[in-house]
Amino acid sequence: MSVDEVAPHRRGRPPTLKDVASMAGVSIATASKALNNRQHVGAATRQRVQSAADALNFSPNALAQGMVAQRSGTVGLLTSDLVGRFSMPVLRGAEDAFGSEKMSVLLADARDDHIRQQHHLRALLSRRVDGLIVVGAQPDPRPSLGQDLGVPVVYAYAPSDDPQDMSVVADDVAGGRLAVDHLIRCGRRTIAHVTGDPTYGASHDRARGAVERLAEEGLTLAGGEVMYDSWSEAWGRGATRLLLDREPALDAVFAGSDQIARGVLDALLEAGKRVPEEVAVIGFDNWEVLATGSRPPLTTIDPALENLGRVAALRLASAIEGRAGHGVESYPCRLVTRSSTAPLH
Amino acid sequence: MSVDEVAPHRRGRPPTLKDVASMAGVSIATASKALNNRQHVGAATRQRVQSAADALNFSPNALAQGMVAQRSGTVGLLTSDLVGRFSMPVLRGAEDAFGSEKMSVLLADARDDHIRQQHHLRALLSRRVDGLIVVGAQPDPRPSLGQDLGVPVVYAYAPSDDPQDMSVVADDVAGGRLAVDHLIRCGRRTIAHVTGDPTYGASHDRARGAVERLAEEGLTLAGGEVMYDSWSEAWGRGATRLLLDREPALDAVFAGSDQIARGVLDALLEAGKRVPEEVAVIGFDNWEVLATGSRPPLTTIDPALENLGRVAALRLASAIEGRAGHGVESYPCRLVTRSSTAPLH
DNA sequence: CTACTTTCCGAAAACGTTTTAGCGACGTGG
DNA sequence: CCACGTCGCTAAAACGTTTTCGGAAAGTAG
Repeated sequence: MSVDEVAPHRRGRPPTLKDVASMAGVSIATASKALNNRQHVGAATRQRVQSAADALNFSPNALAQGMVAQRSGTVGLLTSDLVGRFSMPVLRGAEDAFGSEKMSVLLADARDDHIRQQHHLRALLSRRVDGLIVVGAQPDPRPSLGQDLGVPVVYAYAPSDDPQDMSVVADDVAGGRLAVDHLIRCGRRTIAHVTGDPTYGASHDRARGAVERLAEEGLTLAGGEVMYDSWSEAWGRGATRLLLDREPALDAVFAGSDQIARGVLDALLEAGKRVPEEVAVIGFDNWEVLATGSRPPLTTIDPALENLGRVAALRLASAIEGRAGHGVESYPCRLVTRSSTAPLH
Repeated sequence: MSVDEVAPHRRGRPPTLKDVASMAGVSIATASKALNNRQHVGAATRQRVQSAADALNFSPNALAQGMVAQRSGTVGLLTSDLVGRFSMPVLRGAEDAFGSEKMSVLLADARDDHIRQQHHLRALLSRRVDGLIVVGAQPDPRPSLGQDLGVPVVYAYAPSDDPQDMSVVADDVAGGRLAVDHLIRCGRRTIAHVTGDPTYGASHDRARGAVERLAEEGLTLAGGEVMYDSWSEAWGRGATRLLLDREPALDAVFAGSDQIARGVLDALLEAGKRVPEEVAVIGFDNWEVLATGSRPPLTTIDPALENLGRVAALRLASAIEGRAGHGVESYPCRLVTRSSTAPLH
């Protein structure tokens, strides 16, 4: 095994293709072809290059590859709330749809601050991301970033207000319908809906789905109307007390969020109602820490955010390949059954 | 205003320095110096280049800059749980300590899967990150990534098991001490500690801090011992029922997490105890959705994770500049006072 | 022996930037 | 008029890849 002992490589820096090539006694071009399984390389040579690369623990410089390929193998993830419950699952779904091998995720948290967003946007574009996923903190439409960014953009969870853009969101109407459908299947007939901030479009969508499904049974909302206020446990408690006054026959509550549902449960228990025997409760979001810790554990609607992230990544990948889409795509929610609902004896 | 109308630039691609230069009628080198505020450029020329760059909306290709500077301006964030409550604040703190202008964050979620971690590690190194922040899902020590990665590494929240590495963590002992100190200042003397999984080092650290502070007052734990089990609301409820049997005089509970604290509150209320008048409750984590929604809102110990992220970023920046550190640095927790504790009338 | 493939390999250009070295022009002091 | 700086600018190298093109060597057919 005679080796020429060419200068191994500069101290402190990772080995380059040149190092591999000279160790294997071939040109850089040949080394490149060998490692990328291109043809026009002899089997023996290929093997020698491989060994050299392994010995040096060579890993190609993605920046250099990006230069010549004119794509960085990177997507930007622009989010409005990093601590929020909603961006994380999306992010996670996106991250593994891309498979980590070909694509990495560059994260930027804009915190709902417009100028910070512009800042981050410039930084991401400067890094020549191949595409952008924008995930909002609220399910409501948000201003478009515009079409002239030079890279494709997909909006997740919060759609863009420009129909020209591509957005993927959870189907809130179907989610509301699904919740009430489940309660009806449990034999409930006196169903109230306690939900959050009336300025959220999602509140109304969920309520609409709920009311539609009720109507199909010839029913209307217990309490007479949707109870809007805020996304808090406190409101869940307060609304429930009101309801118990107005509707002594109440046998189910659809809560617009798991937080509200927790409040509803609390107030029901306090009033001596048994859940789910007397009153069934269903939440929305499937926020694990809330839904599994409650007494009893909470049946809830899961907006399948991770799936949303996956789809967003897929759509973005397509757009990067040139097959751009547009419009808002809605994806179904999923019923997660725990113990706060059950058939009426 | 005579312009030469040189070929504007290749369609579809972002403008390059060459485009700016030819628009301003200077060489690439001059354009570079002008935009980077280097000397050896005339004032008028500099102005012309600036205008051209603005007109073209030029932003320098960070990949190319990275090639020549031998640093990518990117750090890798390797986390074990992306949905988890703990990595997010750290991430956020890190993200803004870096100022987004000079440094971007490349995200990788390993999900506690060793081979996935190796995968992501290779991807990050291939992208030539300038450094790595590793944030764990649990506060306990984790295996070191090793010293020979070629880039500096800082471990946050979960320290490395190799003292040669640099780790920044929350001071759990001081946190436990702080919790009990607050209860004592509220005049409580019969204080129990309900906490989670006994296999977590953090459980024991918090308990140790608590017991130490009690000892300074000549007190011991109500119930006789630390009550370990799991990080769940259900355990909080169960433990509280046990406690009320054993210690009718109980006037305070230090819960090892906010989830447990929620369970404690529930059980106390159910037993007819008034909080905080009869029994004070303090949690740990300051997990907003749990702590603010409870009845009453929960006083708790905030491990200041965002600060941890900031410090981690700072330490990493130092290490990148060549001033590497090592060892485990602990940072204090913060008391967040809400309504579940109050002075004994 | 010539002409022609086929097979394997290397030289060189290209990607977009920063930096080094050098080159004219111009002014200044002798 | 000459030596010498200084100033403003440009040419070219370098960073680490991939790819194109051409060339050498060897084999095959005439």
